[in-house]
Amino acid sequence: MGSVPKQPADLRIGEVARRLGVSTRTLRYYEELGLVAPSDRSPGGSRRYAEVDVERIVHIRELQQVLGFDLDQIGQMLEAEDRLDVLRTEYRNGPSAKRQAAILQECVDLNQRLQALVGRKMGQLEGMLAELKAKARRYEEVAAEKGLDVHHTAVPSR
Amino acid sequence: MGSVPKQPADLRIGEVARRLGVSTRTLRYYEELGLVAPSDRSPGGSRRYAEVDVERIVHIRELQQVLGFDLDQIGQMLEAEDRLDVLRTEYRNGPSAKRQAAILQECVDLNQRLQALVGRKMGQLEGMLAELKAKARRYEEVAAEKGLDVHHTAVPSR
DNA sequence: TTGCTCCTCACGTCACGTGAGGTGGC
DNA sequence: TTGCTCCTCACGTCACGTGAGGTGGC
Repeated sequence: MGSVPKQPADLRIGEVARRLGVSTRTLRYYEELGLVAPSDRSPGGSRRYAEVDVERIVHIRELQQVLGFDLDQIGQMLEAEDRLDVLRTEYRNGPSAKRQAAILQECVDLNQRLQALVGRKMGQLEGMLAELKAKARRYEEVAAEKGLDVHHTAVPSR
Repeated sequence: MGSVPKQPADLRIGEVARRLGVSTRTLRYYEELGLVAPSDRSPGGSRRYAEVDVERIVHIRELQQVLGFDLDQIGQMLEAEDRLDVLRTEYRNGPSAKRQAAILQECVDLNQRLQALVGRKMGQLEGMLAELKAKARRYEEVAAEKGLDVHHTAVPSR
């Protein structure tokens, strides 16, 4: 009762790496830094990842690649989120209400900072897109002026 | 006649670094790699940047930080764009029409790849924003459930 | 002249890449 | 048993950070 159904931890490191487009070295490095460890190990010592582990790695990658945080900052974010997860499930013997509020506040603040950052990044991308389209128009002009014709491959909308 | 009005190159490296939020080391490193050199030097040997140089650095930073290219790839992109700039201004003794078309085609292709990449990145950011908002709602729930109240600072829209 | 900024090495660091040499598991 | 994948060092690399020691310019 109250126990979460355990996911099987049967994914090997190479499989996870391929799925996420990262190297096995990267996954071992994240583990070395304490960011994600596989949920299990085989008797022989090789890593066995569960889906939750994979999701955590995806999360790390998003924070790193899309938002540009370094691994130290990401570690701190994960810690805050982990503390909240503990808080959410731990009803008896939990921390004091004051401590709970502090943890929750930390997560809310983090969430708001991230939302603001994502908003700024989107603005930057919109600016770049506008620039690129302006350049594309200028390329057309040069082509017309020189009497050259260039081949336009369809630009995929996503 | 036909000469572009020369911009003054009077910005010192520290000033440029402060304006762009990079280190002077970064600017010297980009120069070492051949990505941007200051338009001029003082008699004593210290770097003097012009506005065009600053714009080029901004461009490099966007490609690197927003789109995630490494400096080698960025160097290749800048080369393609530089060749087009030469093509655009060089009317006599210019390359053959065939060569011109090839250069222009290269730039058009690059532009289209970049537009596609920006589109994908924007999609990723939208996904992250949706996730963050979902999380924020769950934080609200936990707060309500635990009878805690958290402080919401206004999230700046940009 | 004083103080700040600039200069060039050059070693350190972060986030991995890339083998070396050996053991594990369907 | 064979082949592929995994393991742990450990050195290399990219994009800078960070002084060391010295010269430049309003």
